[in-house]
Amino acid sequence: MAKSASFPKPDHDHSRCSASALRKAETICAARKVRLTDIRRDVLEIVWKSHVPVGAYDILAQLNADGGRTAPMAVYRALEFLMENGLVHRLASLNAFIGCAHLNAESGEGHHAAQFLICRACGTAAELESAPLTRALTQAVAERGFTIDSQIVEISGLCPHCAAL
Amino acid sequence: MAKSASFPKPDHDHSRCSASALRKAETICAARKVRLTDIRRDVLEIVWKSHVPVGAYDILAQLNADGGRTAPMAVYRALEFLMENGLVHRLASLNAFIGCAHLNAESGEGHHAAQFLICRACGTAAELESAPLTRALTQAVAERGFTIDSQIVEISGLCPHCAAL
DNA sequence: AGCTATAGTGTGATGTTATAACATATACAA
DNA sequence: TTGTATATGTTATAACATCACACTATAGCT
Repeated sequence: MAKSASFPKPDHDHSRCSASALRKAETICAARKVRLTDIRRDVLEIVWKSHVPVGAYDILAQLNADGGRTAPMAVYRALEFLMENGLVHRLASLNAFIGCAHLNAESGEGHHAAQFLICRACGTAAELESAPLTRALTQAVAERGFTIDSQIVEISGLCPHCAAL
Repeated sequence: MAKSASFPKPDHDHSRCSASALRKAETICAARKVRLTDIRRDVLEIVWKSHVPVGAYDILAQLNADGGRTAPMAVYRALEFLMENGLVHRLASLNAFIGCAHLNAESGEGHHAAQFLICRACGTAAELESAPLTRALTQAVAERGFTIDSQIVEISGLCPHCAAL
């Protein structure tokens, strides 16, 4: 079992996060028999350049930094694919996207419920996986006779590192 | 104490909801010494026409239904005012707005934390006020050394009435 | 009443995010 | 190789939101 990840440290070796995520993505796509094409991989790499959520048009600009002519549609299609396959999440409060931190090559599941902490100072977003929170949420909803399809939980504030400054 | 409101019934007498909300809004604005101007009241009325969240440009269209020339900016300004004063909420997952169901004329507070249930079938959104959920959330966040500014909780699914069909 | 500071609104342009619709290309299996 | 499903290219447009600056109304003061 992965223990609950702590908030990403400002000085961690991010190349490892990124490389690991890309590797797992390959594995997952192979297992699911879906194609991680060039454009999809490029978008995924850009998303994984940091733990700060990135907008679709930022991704687009990075793709086109060399003078390319990729259109918005291509980016949105790639993001849709990546979300379907649980490789990225969309943050509704920011209209931005972030790599999924809970990649699990074994599990056949695609997108999973996620909760996020978003630092207003450094912009970093961390995926939260709190069983008690999920339980409380599930229960509160069930009590009202409501059936869950999907959930959005996005908490904005100060991360431990920025708070310490 | 208000007990937890149930999901709005499809056949309830909505004119009462609406009228009550408008009355409370008057009271709250008077208490806070802020001005519920014509345009702000008009927007609030439109928002309260139902329990289905409404987009800014829908509001605009309704304002201009008689041939008016109100601009988007005016609507966004009114919505900003109404949100600051806790009279409406914004649903990030829908880019839409809904009247606040927890108006409390006594409390001097403005916007408060809210959680929403959104029915994918009828579109109705209900404000949830679950103490256990809030506790679980606060605790999960605190454990990670994160300080909350604001939170978004939006749960999409089927409401009891639509599920029964 | 007249003055003034502040709050509110009008207006036009523009920025940002996302999708529709249809054409073309590529991968893979039969 | 030929058919089919998947993926991408391309153009236009929809949907959501804000900036900047001018003008107006209101409340509080003298």
